[in-house]
Amino acid sequence: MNVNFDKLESASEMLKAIAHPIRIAIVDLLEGEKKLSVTEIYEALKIEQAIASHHLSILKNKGVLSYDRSGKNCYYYLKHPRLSQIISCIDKCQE
Amino acid sequence: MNVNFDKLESASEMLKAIAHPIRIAIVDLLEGEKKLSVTEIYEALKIEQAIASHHLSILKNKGVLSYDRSGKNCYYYLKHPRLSQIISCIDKCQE
DNA sequence: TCTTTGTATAGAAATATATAGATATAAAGA
DNA sequence: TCTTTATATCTATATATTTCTATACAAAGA
Repeated sequence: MNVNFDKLESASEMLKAIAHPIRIAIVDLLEGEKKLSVTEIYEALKIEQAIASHHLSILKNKGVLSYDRSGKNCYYYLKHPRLSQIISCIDKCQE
Repeated sequence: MNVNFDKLESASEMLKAIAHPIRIAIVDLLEGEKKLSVTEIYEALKIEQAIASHHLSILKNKGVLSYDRSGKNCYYYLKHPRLSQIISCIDKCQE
């Protein structure tokens, strides 16, 4: 990486967004260009709807996720599909 | 990833350790199996010695780095060299 | 318009993390 | 042992994040 402060700052913002158990699980769930609604996500992870929405908005604001609205539903997906590499990489490093 | 709470928890601990501008810069500096002393690191990054030591100890405690002591010097290195993939991945995702 | 379903946000309390300055420890050489 | 150099830790304060509960908003159908 070609270091400069702004770049480090925005890279760390994005990594921090992912670095939470629930948000790692969300990114993992969306691997392979999947698009899932908020309901599908909170049911899959067995968490409260408000908690899911809250973490989804963090991931969206930090550039990790995007979403499409379709009627009442919001379908979230990885903005950069390669981000799931981070999950598998960190997974391989857990001894 | 095969989700379970403990695994998510320790993955997020490790990611959180990396998710800080100075700590990203340290991981980036140690790319390619390099081993650098605390002095080489704080001079390269132009930060205070105490700050460098503090962040190095976070990275060490969370399993990101290891070190070898040689006389007065401590040489730090990536415990899992593949972790530098995270830096290049996050770098590619900065639009 | 009223109701239902899906999603987002606000406020408060608890917890975690960051930063800075001062100081401590450890090894080596005079 | 005293000094120097390299590294680690402590304390205090500031700031950010997480979680919970309640509530608000948005779209669709009756």
